[in-house]
Amino acid sequence: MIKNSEFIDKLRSSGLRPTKQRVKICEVLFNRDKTFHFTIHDLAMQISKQLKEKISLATVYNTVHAFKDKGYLKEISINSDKSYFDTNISNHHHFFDEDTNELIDSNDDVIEKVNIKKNLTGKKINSVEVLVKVASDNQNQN
Amino acid sequence: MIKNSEFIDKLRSSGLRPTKQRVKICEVLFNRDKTFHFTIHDLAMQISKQLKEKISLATVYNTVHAFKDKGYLKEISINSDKSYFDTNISNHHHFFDEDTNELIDSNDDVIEKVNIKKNLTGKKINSVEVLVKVASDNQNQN
DNA sequence: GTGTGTGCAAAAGGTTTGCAAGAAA
DNA sequence: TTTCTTGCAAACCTTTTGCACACAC
Repeated sequence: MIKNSEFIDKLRSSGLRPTKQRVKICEVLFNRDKTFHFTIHDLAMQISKQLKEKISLATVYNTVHAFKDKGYLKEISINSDKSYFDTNISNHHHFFDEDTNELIDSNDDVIEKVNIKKNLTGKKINSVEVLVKVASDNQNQN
Repeated sequence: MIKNSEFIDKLRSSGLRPTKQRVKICEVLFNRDKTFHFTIHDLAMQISKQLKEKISLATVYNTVHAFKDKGYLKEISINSDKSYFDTNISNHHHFFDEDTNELIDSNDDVIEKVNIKKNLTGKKINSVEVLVKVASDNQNQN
């Protein structure tokens, strides 16, 4: 259980004012045992459930993007329906279960490190993402 | 240069009526030397440029999705801004240039085959996608 | 007090849908 | 003539923006 004072310090140290809303969003996002994969909509729902208090959607968007820019969250490309975010900011890959729309973290034990032999000239690699899409064995997929 | 009669056969054989619009979209998509990466918006623009004739946006959406379902196109996950499609339906990976928003095909010579050591139980792997995001070396990235 | 952040509603951008008219079988 | 397809506009959903008010410093 992380204390709110820690969130406040963290926010302040990265130049974000520790507002009530931002601290609450920290609580929802980071007071967890497991990695949290979410869409903005998911997060807004969790907030209103856990906190019985509404934070404006615009603020949730602002905050999530601020957290992403500061490196507290990672954005994941799955499809173009919505943006998915991940509280696990370490280098890792994902399984995406197309039956349940569930995103599952993976690590080097399961998906081997990807070897990029050649890069485009004059460019630096910002990220390497592996996404493994899976579905039930006995079901049609498109 | 692929003949229109081939497109007509292809469409018919997959249960799609070879309408004027679908054949024209085939021409724009598949009469190319190189793989074509596009968004629906790109495609609509190309159509109106190449054909001097407008096909309704709804029809372009319908057709692209029909072609994807039939396996003539692949959808690529880059970000949630828009959907990207690829006329290269073989197994391959991508570089995404964040400076230019350009998508570049890659192959096993450049990005090594990814080894998935363990899969989720009861699931089959539908796809393995590697996306390498790059940007200029001398530029800020978020 | 000054500057930043919040909240609301409105706008924007991409995508889907409903339905009448048109084309293919 | 029956069924599928098109085209238009409206609807939809996620995300962004403008602006007045509130809060952090």
